[in-house]
Amino acid sequence: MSSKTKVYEEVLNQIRNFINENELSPGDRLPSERELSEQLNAGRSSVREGLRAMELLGLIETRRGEGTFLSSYRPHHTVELLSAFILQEPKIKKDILLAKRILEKEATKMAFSRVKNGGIEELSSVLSNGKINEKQRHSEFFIIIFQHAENHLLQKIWQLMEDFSYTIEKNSYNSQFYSQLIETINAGKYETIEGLFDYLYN
Amino acid sequence: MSSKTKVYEEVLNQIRNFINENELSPGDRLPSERELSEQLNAGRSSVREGLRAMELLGLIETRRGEGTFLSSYRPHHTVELLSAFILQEPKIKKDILLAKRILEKEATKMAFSRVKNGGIEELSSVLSNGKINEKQRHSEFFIIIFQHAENHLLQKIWQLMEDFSYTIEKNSYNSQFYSQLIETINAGKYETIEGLFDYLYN
DNA sequence: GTAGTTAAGTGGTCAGACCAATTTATTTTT
DNA sequence: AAAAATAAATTGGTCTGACCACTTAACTAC
Repeated sequence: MSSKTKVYEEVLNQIRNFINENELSPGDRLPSERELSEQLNAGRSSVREGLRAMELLGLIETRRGEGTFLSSYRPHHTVELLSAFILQEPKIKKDILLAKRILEKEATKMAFSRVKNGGIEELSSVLSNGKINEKQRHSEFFIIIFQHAENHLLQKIWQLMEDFSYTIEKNSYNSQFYSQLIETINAGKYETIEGLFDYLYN
Repeated sequence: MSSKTKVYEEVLNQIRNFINENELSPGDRLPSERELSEQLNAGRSSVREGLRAMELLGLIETRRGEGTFLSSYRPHHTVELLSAFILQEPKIKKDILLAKRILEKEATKMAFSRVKNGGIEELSSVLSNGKINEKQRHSEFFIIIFQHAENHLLQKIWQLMEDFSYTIEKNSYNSQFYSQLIETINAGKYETIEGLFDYLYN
């Protein structure tokens, strides 16, 4: 039959289809491993290989005695593992950091016209929060930005890269950057955003 | 002992340690599944659960009859996999198209200073190629752009979205767009790129 | 009705058995 | 001696069956 594709990969596809067709959302239960094994004509061990991979990615959550559940995606599990392997590749690091910056810049521009008054205060409060460190401040700052940008896809991709760079790099950003960015948004100077990212960021 | 951590997670840690201690680099071979099983005091199926997760992440590569090999990490593996799940959310089509445009714009700006003389001709020849349709022309055009931009990660993400939008949407672009973009690059007008994408694209 | 017990279901793990592909060692042929 | 053909060993791929640990639900005893 389908000679090349491994069973566990096919299992992943089938599970995805199952999720799709039954319109499962985070929190819903998947069929048990034994059920899947039977329905997909695969050994339980192969099913588990697929499930374990999904679990490592944070796509599902398993509870012994209860079952396997869809979970909303959290990259953190993946990230710590990956970062340990990824460290030796300088080119990738630069790629990620650059891609991240681009996403942050464009998200800011998208958020620009949609930031309500409350948004500015939200951003400001992050900057003045003394309890969190530099990295956390950066994350929280742009999480707010992305929320206003209203593009879930970009946010997901950014989140992935953010988590990577979080453990990899000692990101020291120019401290003026954030406040100036807020000011720029508040003052309605759209054209200034581009320059801010090019010259002040990092 | 009574650890809650699952065996396959411990396997992942051990393998990582093994890689570090022996200073393995991409291409090197890992011990066989049976060896690992014995050395780590774990069942072979548990070892495989760990290995399969790593494989799915693109950290290793397995060849039947030969063994398991370290591979250089390719983030697009992860992005590809996740996208299959992420892309099922509503409103996602518009998000994809916008994200794609952003990537294309930034790639163009990155490529700007790196385009050699040959590059311009390459791009032009794509436009004058009568054998391909509009969609293909768009793809090939930006593949060249991304090659000059020299950021593999961004290119992979873009490719992914391009593939999706290819089947989903009937992207009709402004025909002037491409030729004007080439002219802008050729004339060295960096600042014009941004505007081109905002006003002429689509 | 409540508390305690039991049974069924589920994930977690292991051991053993084949299969399929590849490499290595051995034998045969030239 | 060199090359080719063959056999054996190794390795990943997969399935089955067996336990264990834990949770839930049904049942029983009070």
